Amino acid sequence: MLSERRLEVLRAIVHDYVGTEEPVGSKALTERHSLGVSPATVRNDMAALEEEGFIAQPHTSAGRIPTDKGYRLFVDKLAGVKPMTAPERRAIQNFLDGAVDLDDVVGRTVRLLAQLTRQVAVVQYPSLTRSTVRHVELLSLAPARLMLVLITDTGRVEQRMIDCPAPFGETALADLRARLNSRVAGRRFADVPQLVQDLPEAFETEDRGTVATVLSTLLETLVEETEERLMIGGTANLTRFGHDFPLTIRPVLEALEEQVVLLKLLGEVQDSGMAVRIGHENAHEGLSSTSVVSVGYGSGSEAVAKLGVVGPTRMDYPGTMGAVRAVARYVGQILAES
Amino acid sequence: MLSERRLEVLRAIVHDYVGTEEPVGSKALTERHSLGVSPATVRNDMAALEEEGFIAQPHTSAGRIPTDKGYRLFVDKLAGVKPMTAPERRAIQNFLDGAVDLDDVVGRTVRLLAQLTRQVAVVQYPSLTRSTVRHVELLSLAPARLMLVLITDTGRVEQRMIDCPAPFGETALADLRARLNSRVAGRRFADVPQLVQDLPEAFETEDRGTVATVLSTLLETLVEETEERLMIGGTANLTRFGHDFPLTIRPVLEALEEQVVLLKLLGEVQDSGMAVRIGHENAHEGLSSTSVVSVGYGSGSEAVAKLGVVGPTRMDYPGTMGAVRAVARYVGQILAES
DNA sequence: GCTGGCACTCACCCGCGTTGAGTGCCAGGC
DNA sequence: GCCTGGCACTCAACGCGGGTGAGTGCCAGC
Repeated sequence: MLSERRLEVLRAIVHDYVGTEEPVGSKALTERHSLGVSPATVRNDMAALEEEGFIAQPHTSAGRIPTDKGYRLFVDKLAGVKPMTAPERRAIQNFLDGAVDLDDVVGRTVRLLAQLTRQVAVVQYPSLTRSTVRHVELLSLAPARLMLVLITDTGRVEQRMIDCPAPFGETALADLRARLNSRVAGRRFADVPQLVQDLPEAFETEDRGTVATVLSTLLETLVEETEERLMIGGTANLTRFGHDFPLTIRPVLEALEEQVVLLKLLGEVQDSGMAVRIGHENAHEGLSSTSVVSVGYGSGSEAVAKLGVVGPTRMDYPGTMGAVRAVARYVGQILAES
Repeated sequence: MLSERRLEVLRAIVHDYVGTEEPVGSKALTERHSLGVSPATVRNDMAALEEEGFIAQPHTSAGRIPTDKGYRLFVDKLAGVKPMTAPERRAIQNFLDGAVDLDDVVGRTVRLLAQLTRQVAVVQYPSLTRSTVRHVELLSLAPARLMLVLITDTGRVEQRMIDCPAPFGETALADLRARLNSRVAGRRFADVPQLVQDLPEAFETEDRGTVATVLSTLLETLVEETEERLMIGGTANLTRFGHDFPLTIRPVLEALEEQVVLLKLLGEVQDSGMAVRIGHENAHEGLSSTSVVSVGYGSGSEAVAKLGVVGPTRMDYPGTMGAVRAVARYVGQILAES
């Protein structure tokens, strides 16, 4: 096991490297941190840390930089989450409070996260799977053409066109609308299928085909929209990434454009806790020199979606985690209020 | 005025520079293009072109590169629009045909444009200003709380919460809904204000407050949503921008995140024609080394929104213009069909 | 187990001469 | 009058070589 001091040395290395972006050597370390020992001793500790794979040298006779494994240890054991200061918290709240609708909430959240962490921010729209139905509306656009509008408690609206197998009267439509809403309003999406299962039976034979079509469109919408939308921002922060640009930045930009990849990234978060994926821990190859800090957020006690940031493995973990957690908390509040 | 041959020299310079990204000299020019004259003559022509400000040298004793003014002349006089090949056109159509809803259409268009031009693509959602109302729906969520849903002929849906000044009965609601729709359905957004102006008068005194609130919310939505949404993609292509990365790419990424800036960029397009803004012609400072090629598209003969690409001033103008025009045409078709 | 000392390594910087693409100018030819 | 070949000049880019300094590993001594 590593002695207390060696852990302290690792912490110091991570701290300095994150600040300077340059390999840190034994002498500089002892000068900036009062470790109480000489550079020679630190050198021995470094050799041990390197042996265990927590740090590495870019080339002989250079300082050390933390490895992914080193960052992992740092995040797990050595660093806490740095809470936001009171003024910062007020600023967050003020900024988010001005939002007028769901798009605006998500948009502001992305900008806020990007600004606070100076990294790339990713925010998932509140999920349909976990939310409840606020209202289902059916509109008749033409004799055999309906529009289905679905409104969720998170303020999201989805619409679908429906071509009916047979003309559908206004009376039947009003009836269907009323029955649908009385069954599903306020219920969770996951529960909807069985709640509407026997609905066609209540209608005349000639209308059953249309009712069934409407229901299957509704259920389809639930499934399809489980692939969530998301918003990203702060990509300009990628330019502060490192020195060897094109090679580093390109795969990251590419990965960021693939929704699927991003959703997977966020998706690995546990329900409540915060997740930090460091370097190669990310499945996607292009993100092997980035870390992802993500967390769930929601209007109630349960998470309805996730948000997070993507940055270089060399990032300020405590600060980033603090910002991500704080933003998630306030977004949750905003959603609960509206 | 510039002689025919000098224009030919400029065309050759633009062509070669776009291909190689390196300043082009007199000797190389005569070798690659059969101009029928010697390098010395070309040098004289180059001196003249430089005198007029169409080309410049990065430093003494280097080749020439086109200036913004040079590109402008090239685009206006020397280059046509390169039409897509038949297989390309088929590919475009196939790719766009698979779209299931509006978001999907826009998303596919962005990806397609980015891929075809290998540049950053920007697509504006079909505008509300020019579209017509398909349907307005009012839902009662609570005794004094309504939801307004607006559906456009381009398939876009906007919703707003409304807190009523007084409780509003179901009968009055149905009445308002019917009257609203009979007046505005199928009409252009711009015409809506005067069409609903006298609507409160048809209601009982105690309901007029609510009706007025609903109407003002509706009109507000029209105005607010004139700031359109847009989607961008292909930012990874920025990495092929040039050599001196961070400085070039950063302001571009920043500009791309500001919707307002982008909308202005696209906004300057004339209704039907294609617009090319080169380098400093773009008002935004960060985009002074980029060119924007944009064009309007729409479901009918009229443009309802714009799309375009942002790339380095050193871009293949004929090819880019061809791709942009072709994509706009097919998107218009798709929208018209749905 | 910590420390100071010492030899060694190696990226980085700076100065220097070479190379070669490119230019401007000029005198001569069509 | 315009084009051409020739010539001297410029200057970024490249490669080379030595000096510098931060950093390392090892070892003997406290």
